[in-house]
Amino acid sequence: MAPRTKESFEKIRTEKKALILDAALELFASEGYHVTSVSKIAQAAGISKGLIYNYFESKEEILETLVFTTMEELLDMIDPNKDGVMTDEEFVYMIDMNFKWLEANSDFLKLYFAMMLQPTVLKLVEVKLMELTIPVFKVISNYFDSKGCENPMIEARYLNSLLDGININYAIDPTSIPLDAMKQKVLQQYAPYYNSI
Amino acid sequence: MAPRTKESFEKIRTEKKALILDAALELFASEGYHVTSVSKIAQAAGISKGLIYNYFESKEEILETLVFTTMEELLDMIDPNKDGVMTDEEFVYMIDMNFKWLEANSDFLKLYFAMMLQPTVLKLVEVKLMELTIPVFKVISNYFDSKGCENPMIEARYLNSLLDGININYAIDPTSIPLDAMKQKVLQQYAPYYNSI
Amino acid sequence: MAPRTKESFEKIRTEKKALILDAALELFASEGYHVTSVSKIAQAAGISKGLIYNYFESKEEILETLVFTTMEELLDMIDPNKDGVMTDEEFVYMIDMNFKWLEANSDFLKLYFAMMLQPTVLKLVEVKLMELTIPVFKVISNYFDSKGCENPMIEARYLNSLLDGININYAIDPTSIPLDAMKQKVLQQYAPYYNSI
Amino acid sequence: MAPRTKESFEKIRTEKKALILDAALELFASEGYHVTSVSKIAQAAGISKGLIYNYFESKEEILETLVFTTMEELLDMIDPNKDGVMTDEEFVYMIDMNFKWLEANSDFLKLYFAMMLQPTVLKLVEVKLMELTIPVFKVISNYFDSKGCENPMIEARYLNSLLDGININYAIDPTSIPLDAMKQKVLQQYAPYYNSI
DNA sequence: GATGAATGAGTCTTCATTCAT
DNA sequence: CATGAATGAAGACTCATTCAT
Repeated sequence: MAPRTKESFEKIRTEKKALILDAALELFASEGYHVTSVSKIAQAAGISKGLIYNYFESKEEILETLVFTTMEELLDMIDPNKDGVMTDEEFVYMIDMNFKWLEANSDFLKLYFAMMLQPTVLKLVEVKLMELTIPVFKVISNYFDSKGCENPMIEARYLNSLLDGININYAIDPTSIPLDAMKQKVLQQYAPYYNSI
Repeated sequence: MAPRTKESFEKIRTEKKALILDAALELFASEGYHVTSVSKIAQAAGISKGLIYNYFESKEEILETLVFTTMEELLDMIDPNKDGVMTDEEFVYMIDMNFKWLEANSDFLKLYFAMMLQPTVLKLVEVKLMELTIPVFKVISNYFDSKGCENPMIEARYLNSLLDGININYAIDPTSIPLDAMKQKVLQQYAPYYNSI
Repeated sequence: MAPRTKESFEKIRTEKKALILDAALELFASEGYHVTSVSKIAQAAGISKGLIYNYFESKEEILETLVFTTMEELLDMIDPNKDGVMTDEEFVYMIDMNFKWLEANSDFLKLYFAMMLQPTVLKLVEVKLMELTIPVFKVISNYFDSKGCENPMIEARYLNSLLDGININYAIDPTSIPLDAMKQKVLQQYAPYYNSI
Repeated sequence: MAPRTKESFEKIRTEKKALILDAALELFASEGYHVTSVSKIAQAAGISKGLIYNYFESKEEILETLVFTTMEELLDMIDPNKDGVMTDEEFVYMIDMNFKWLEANSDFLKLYFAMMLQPTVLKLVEVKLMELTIPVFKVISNYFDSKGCENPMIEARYLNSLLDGININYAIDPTSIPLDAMKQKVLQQYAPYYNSI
């Protein structure tokens, strides 16, 4: 019989890789990275343990792939046109997106915060995450600056903390916190800025 | 490392037990619960591995003791006289204490958030923590209610999220966030309440 | 690497089979049989892993084929006309050939000695090798006997050990031992025999 | 009860370590390093798998310990007073010892040659072995030099090869080669040197 | 109380081999 | 013929826990 085509193999790889990543994210988020064994991931993905290593070098590579892929996707949201400048619309959009994204990706957020809290475990991941985060603060801080805010970096940190706090509480227990009400309060609190004082 | 001294758990009569708890907290916070082996704790505490099991049933019991002991200490801070009522002074004191405590106990906070994020791992701990937390929200919510706030529970959640966000960012990287400036901003944001609108 | 070219196993009809054997020999010799994975062989041979199993039943069969093919080739050298009798010319020729062959096949020698040293691993191979070796000793021993040597079998073992010693040292590190000088010394040591005392 | 004394623990460690090394040497020699699993070593030593790691960092460390310990012991034999000079008595003694040692340590020799043949596998070990070997050649070469030998290094290599050849054949199959006869032949061959030509 | 040797279940990872295409 | 995805058994190593002393 004719061997499978290159594309056929490629398709299998892409699909199976996604399968593994999905299973891994759910398990990492709910049970924790260290408690999740590769066997469990394989089982959840409905494949054999060995096959995992056909797609990833190691358990850690699964984690890295998971984190970096999602982070980049996430950063696109903050500064869509990547010009380092944030308009009023983009500011409101960012807050809006934070809440939209939160609902769809609470699994990822759990994993993200868990990782940030234990840097020793995953040094490499942490460093790269820091690098990805810095420009975000820049953009937001620039925005506050342009609005005449006295201490824009502090304001950016404050907003970031507020959102992180809401996010983490939602990640911990989605039923504990009413997202819509929270969003309204955040928008209202920052209205003076985007309504151009 | 946090300025928690070797006398932290002095209320725990046995000196050895305090030694173990101190060592465990530092390691759990910096490396993570699962990555920290009992041997490492013993080594850090300057005792033998076997001795740990004279004082604790298991590694998990160390964690539980750590968490519950500290949580109770913490809750005392929120509502000192346990009357379920919060005065303006107590409200400002609570915010003040949050920051004071944060500086001294970032190790514990790391551990606390890490645990809350992965409930499956430590079901028992989580349930008890929830129980401890509920009354706090009640007290704060009551306070906002007494001030004529329309949706006091939402306001309590919002404040809690804000503080959690600051706390977690500080726990992750103490250099990234200026505590004093943050405290000023929080107090200023809630001034309308405790200055009796 | 040894100067064995890709055409080494040309007597093996299938070209692919020769490709596999060449790759396997080089890898087995340099890395060791157990450390060499079938994937690595396939990669070195420029074919797919699965295809190897079209030509060989197992990894072990590759090794066996490698060894037996080469050993037979080698034995032809010792007693070319297979009459069990060795002339003075054939004796000198044998020593000469040992050195010639050594230079071209140090890869094989590494593998050969490695296998002889760990009989349990490859019982089957060992037995067959022994069978192949015995007649060689006979022929050489007969030669010494015909020269009036008192203890011809001892003499044969001695010569064999000497050559093995040179061979193995060359196989281990070709730069460590000057083959020409060694050959001269061997020939000189045995000159009394072939110069008919 | 009083805890065991320091000496008591020390004794246990020494004994158990020797137990493991003995079991490992026998298995490494007969089956090969890679084929010998840590479980098998533990089983042969009559202890649990895990305990092995209480005494050695890794399987490789067992091998290294085995090799270096024995090699140093061995080198003492060559140049007992470590003055780099070899007398006639020491020369004869060295040959004598080679054969004595051979009988008692054929297991080690198997392992030694097997390792030398596959340098890639155990780079570290190989390098150190080379270092240990060089001075030996120096001493022997000096000896031949002092005897007026034209090319002492060649002579040293030749003798070394001869002994290696005998050793390896004995290691492969002790019944195949009569040690006494071999020793007599070696001594006789080199008699002109130590009988002061 | 105190020590650390000892256990064994569990973890990540590798690899010979099979098989659908 | 050829390919490489897929499997599963096996291997090195870790670690919570037990226990003799």
